[in-house]
Amino acid sequence: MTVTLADVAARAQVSPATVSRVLNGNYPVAASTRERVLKAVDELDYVLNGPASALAAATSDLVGILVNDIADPFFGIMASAIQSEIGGPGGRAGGERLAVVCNTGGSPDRELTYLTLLQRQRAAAVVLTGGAVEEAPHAAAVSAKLRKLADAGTRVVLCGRPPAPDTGAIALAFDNRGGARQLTGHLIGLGHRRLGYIAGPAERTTTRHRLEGHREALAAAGVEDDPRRTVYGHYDRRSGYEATLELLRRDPDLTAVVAANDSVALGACAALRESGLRIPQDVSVAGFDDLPFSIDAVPSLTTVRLPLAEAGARAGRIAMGREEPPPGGIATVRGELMVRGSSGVPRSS
Amino acid sequence: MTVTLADVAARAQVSPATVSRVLNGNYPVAASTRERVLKAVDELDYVLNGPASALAAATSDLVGILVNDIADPFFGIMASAIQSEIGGPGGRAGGERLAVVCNTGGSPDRELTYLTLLQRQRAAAVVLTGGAVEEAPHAAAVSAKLRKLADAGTRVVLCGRPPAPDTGAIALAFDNRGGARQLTGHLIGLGHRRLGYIAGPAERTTTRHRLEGHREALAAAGVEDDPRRTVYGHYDRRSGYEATLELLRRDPDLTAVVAANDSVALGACAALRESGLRIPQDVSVAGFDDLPFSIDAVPSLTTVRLPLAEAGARAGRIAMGREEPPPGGIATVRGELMVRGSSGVPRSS
DNA sequence: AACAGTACAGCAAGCGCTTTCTATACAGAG
DNA sequence: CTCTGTATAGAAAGCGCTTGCTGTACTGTT
Repeated sequence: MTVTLADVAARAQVSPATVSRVLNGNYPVAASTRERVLKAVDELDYVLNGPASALAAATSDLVGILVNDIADPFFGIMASAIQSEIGGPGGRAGGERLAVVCNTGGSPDRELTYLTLLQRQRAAAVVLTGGAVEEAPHAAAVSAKLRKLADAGTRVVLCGRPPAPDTGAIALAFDNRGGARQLTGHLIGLGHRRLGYIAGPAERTTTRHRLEGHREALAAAGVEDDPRRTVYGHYDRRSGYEATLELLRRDPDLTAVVAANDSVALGACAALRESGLRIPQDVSVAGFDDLPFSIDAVPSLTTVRLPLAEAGARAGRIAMGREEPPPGGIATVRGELMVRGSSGVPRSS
Repeated sequence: MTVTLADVAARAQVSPATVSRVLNGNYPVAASTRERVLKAVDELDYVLNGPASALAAATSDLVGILVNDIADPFFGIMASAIQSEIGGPGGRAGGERLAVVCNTGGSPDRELTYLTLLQRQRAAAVVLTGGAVEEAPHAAAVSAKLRKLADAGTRVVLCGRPPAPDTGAIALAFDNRGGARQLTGHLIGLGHRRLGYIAGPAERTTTRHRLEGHREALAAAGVEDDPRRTVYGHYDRRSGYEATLELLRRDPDLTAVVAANDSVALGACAALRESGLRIPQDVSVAGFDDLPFSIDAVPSLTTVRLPLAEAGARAGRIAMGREEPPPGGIATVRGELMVRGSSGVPRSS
């Protein structure tokens, strides 16, 4: 039924070993022989059996990419960039590798399960994107898993995620804290003193770092940090909408809303508009990430641009061993403050 | 170094066969034995070798998902929905399968290459999303590939893509033509007679169908279809921006711009605004797809909502054999016209 | 008490490929 | 003309798992 290496060998009048060598191109084969083999491959429409190769060679051409939510462009952009570098068809590399994108939904359990599945597939590399969950038992379990993967020869890269010490994983961390500091600093510089903050889920590193940066900026300017001005939610539009309503309820005189990310900021904008508040005349809004749609918001969103595609591409290259890992295995990727129409001076109070 | 089935067997004092059976749970094993095996597995931290299983059992737990661009939410949403149904961790199904997401970038060559790669991995199923390329040689090559995959037992599902006759592939096609007809019909009903159309790449089925629907609506209303009012581009914001400028150049009195999709529409909005035109007072704008950000545009976008998540989920279930394929292997998924703020009556001319 | 039936467990033969080691052939060196 | 070196091809031993078939020990029947 299915044609195997042996069939090709028979047709080309050579041994299976030779066919294998022609296909893998890592052993001298006479040009005439190679041609004969290739012809047979073509005629029989032969397709290598991946699992068999992987078993025999003890390697696989699968690369795992873990994301929280592939429907979110934040992850989509990184995944796309990683993919383009791991040398799938059209990629730079010779070897063609397949990207296994795993949607963890932010659940630590699923993250772990996917890691095991990838380990089972003997993945060549694994890239973890997005913030980590900061619950001790899970962090430890993930670290142990990463360590094991690394020991088994799988290259592990963290993209936009803080370093995991002693795991052998390379980390490309986003400077969330610094970005947030700049962003809130910008608002304070404009004159804002009553800023609401919409944070992400409490247990995420990303959430904590951005919030810390925000608070650092407040502290640096001597602005009181009323805990009632911070609301936790999720990284989605809906959260932004609801949290903004809540913030407004708590303090109707808010002059600015700083959101955990751009989607949240968009939700905030919607809530403000529906409350009859103008942006930025009545309330300024700021996001984070600078996703493509942020510039199309009206007014366009002041935010912190994270070089998602660049970081993803770099992570991909490192995962493929095509780029030197940063010294110490850790690099910080900075964001850039993008001042746009959604932030302005506060209304005179 | 790496622990194998045999190691586990030795430690549990059973044969490798028994360990395999415990792990696969498809053969009666005494409870006490099972427990002993599981304990050994745990103690040795054993992880099954995927390629070896796949080879021996001649099946794999990989599912391929082909998308044009995973960074685009249009595909991200479908991919996410498919994924959630193919029974990865947390999914409904027992077997845990990995989704291989392949970014074709819209290139037929890469599509073909990826299909071969998936065939090589003996993927359990393959879901192709997005419009197909309509170039005869490629369409034939893809069809042949799909046929071969299906013959080899891989379930093939087309999601948001027209049927591929005689390939054994199940198709869930979007009613792009009907949606476009409704959309343009809505604009005509509002009184528009000078509508610009920004199409996608000419060779895509999606592009053609949407354009045909648009023209059908024009014809039905007896509105002249000036070919100069159609500009081709890509499915991205930038294309929308440039095409709109071009349309305006060709006919400054345009009262409406119909875009190939929402991203294009956003670009169109930006171009109109920069040209000093108000939406919808001066020019109405319409998109397609109803991606999440469309509602946050100002004014929010009139568009055709495509049930991306639902279609993806269904495709996923069919791919897993968990849902009956539609009769004839073909189903049409309709869109829903969403009338929002970006469309209004034309300025009196 | 002998027999069929049932429930487990093990043996061993692959699954289709890679790769080490070995064999052969010929070219040039001495 | 023999000897060594180089280039290329083949033989065969696995890689780690699954599964059909073959036991073996019971349980329950008549």
